[in-house]
This record gives sequence, C-alpha cells and structure tokens, in this order.
Amino acid sequence: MTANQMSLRYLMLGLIAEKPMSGYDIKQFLQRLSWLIGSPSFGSLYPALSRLARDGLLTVAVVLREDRPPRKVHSITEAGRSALQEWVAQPARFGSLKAFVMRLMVANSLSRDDLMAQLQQRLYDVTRYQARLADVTVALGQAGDSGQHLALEYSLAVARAETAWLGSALERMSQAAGDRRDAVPR
Amino acid sequence: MTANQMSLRYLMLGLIAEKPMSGYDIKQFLQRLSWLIGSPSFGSLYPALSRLARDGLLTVAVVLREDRPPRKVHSITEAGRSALQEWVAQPARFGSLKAFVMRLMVANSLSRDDLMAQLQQRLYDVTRYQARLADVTVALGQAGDSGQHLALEYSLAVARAETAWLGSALERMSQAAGDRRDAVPR
DNA sequence: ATGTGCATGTAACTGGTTACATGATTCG
DNA sequence: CGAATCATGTAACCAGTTACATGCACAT
Repeated sequence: MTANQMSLRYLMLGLIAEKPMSGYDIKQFLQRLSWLIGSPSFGSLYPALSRLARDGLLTVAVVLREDRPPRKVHSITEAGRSALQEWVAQPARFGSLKAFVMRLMVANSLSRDDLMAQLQQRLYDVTRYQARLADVTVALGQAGDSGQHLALEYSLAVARAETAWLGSALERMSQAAGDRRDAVPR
Repeated sequence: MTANQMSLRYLMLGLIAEKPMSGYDIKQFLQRLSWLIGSPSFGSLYPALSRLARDGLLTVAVVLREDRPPRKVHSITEAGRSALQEWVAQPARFGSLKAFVMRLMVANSLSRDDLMAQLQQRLYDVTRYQARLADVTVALGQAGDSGQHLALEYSLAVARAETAWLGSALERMSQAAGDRRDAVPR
C-alpha cells in the first residue's frame, strides 16, 4: 500500500536521488512515515528496485562488510535524474490527497514555478470537484438517506478546505516571488 | 479504480440491497458518480458479481426480452443482507476519505447509533493523524525543502477540516437524538 | 455502412500483497 | 537459548486493469 498509482517507482527514484540507499534503507525510511503515505512490502520493493536498475535509471554497488550481510547501494544515474524530473514536472492527474502529497514530497527538484503550476492544477481540479459536489448536494435535497447526506457534506467540507488552502498557499508564493529579496518562500 | 480496499464486493452488495440490478445497471450507476468514488471495469464487476452469487449473498434471475439482450437481475438474499449489515457496522480501519465516504454511502441500513459510532471512530483516527502531522511539521522546522513543507501543511489543513466537520456533525446528531420528537436527523 | 447503446463475459497483464527461504550477529 | 535486527530475495496469490469476443437494434 503506497497510495495509489504513483507506482513506487518514482517514489524510490526520488528518495535515491537525494542520497544513495539500499532497498532496506528505503523500507526503513518509508516505514517510519507509513502513517503518512504507506510503506510498500519487500515483495514489491526489491523487484521494483532491480527493474529501475535494469532500465538504467540507477546503478548498484555491492558493499561488503565483515559481520553484517552485504548491502546493495543504489545511486541515481543521469538518465534516472532526467526521468524523475520529467515525471515530477508533468501535470498530475486528479487523484487522492495522498498521491498529491507524495508527489510534493519527491518534488524537491522542482522549480518554484513548476511547483506553483502543480498547485494551480490541483486548485483547478479540486474547484471543479467541489462545484460538482455542491450541485449533487443540492440535487439530492430531501431525498437520500442520512448516510448519503453525511458523505456529501463531509466531502464538500474537505474540498472547501483544500481550495482555501491551495488559494492562500499560491497567494503566499506569488507574493514571495514578487519581492525578489528572499529566495525561500514562506 | 473503486477507491481502495472496499473491495467492490460490498459496494455492489449495498447497491443491490436497495433494489435488484443487473451488472450493467450497476456499471451505469457507478459511472455517473465515477468522479466521486470511481467506477470499476466490467472485467472486475462481472466476476465479483458471480462470486457474490456463488457465495449465496444474492440470487440471479435471467430476464429475457425480445429485441434486447437478456439481463441477469441480481437480488440480495437474507444471507447477503446480514453479511452487508455485519460489514457495514464493523469499525472501518483508518483509510482515505474516499473509502470512508463510500462506506457512508452504502450505510443506509445503519442505525443512528451505529452511524455515530462510525463518525466517532473516524474522528478519533483523524485526530491522532492530525497530531502526528503537527509534530512532524514542528520537527521539520527549517529543514526540508519547500515541497515537503507544502505537503505537510496541506495535509494538516485537510486533517483540521476533517476533525472540525466530524466534531460539528456529531454534535448536531447528538442534539437531534436529544429531542426525540423528530426521527430524521438534520 | 457505421457507430452507439445494450448486455454479457473471458484472457492477458499489472502491481501490489503475504508468506517463505536464507543466514549471520547481537541483545536479553 | 531465543528473539530481534540486518539484508536480500522468490513464489503463490489477489484484485484490479485493458483489450478482446459476441451479437442484436436503432439512429445517422
């Protein structure tokens, strides 16, 4: 369970891009934030890793140590870095918050403009989603059971929070881009 | 894509519980709210349906019509109804909003108390999640790139909206339960 | 004639899971 | 002595996807 569709592939590539890691390292790291984005099992992690290596997106160095088992340390290649960049810059299709958050996590190679473009796209998608929810809520009116009403209201409350946050975040960032004195936003 | 882990099984069972439907009917229905909860493909829908029938949770009646192809109308059995009830009443483990919303959608057989128990459980889970997020955000402090900060802030904003909504919804419902005059909440 | 809607289903593939196998070392 | 940590991997399974197969009716 790694939060749908982000494929584990690019998540791992993103982690290795920051610093070389073994499969075990990655598992450890993700385990500690499993509550946030979920941690894949070894059964998917190792195969995915060797596939990335096979595709030339990363290189493997076997590090032998006395006493402990040898570890395979994976480092990103130039091809890997550009593949990651390409993936992370391309507009994410609308999905769960978790998927989007994972994308942001890996997106440290993103320029401020690209980052803002991601947020803008998300804002656009969530706004449309929110409008749809509002329509349906009105259309449902008295009909439908209380569970359905609650479901819609709940979804709507969350969507509203998302658009509000995205709006203010974008505003903050464009202001920070306005005065060119401080490089770091916020 | 039916929003993880709810297994399609109980979603379909829930739909058929409301009124008998063919596989095609279900697909149509879900297609129209695919933006909300996602629609499964025929390739998973039909097999799941026949498995439910095989397990005795629903019965199949082949309805022949001149001009149009015959349809297999599925109706829920007693066993099916109790299986659904059992599933829907059991505490949902913490997952995505979508999964929870789907549960609520199907939960029209739920008593107000059971419904409130579901919300209470969710509130408990999200509150813990929110606390964890707040901790990590503080711990991250100056470290971490802007993407990571944004990811955490975004998640936190949504979590806050969830707890706020859940709190007020529960309050409303317990008030409505207080004056026993009107049976329908809200 | 061509495509769209109705209606069912199967087969191949994908991307994950759990459980298993191996084997050394350190901690209680 | 047994359990946990380190470290890698494979095999069986599962739930979903896409693409394909079939076939009739109706509208363009």
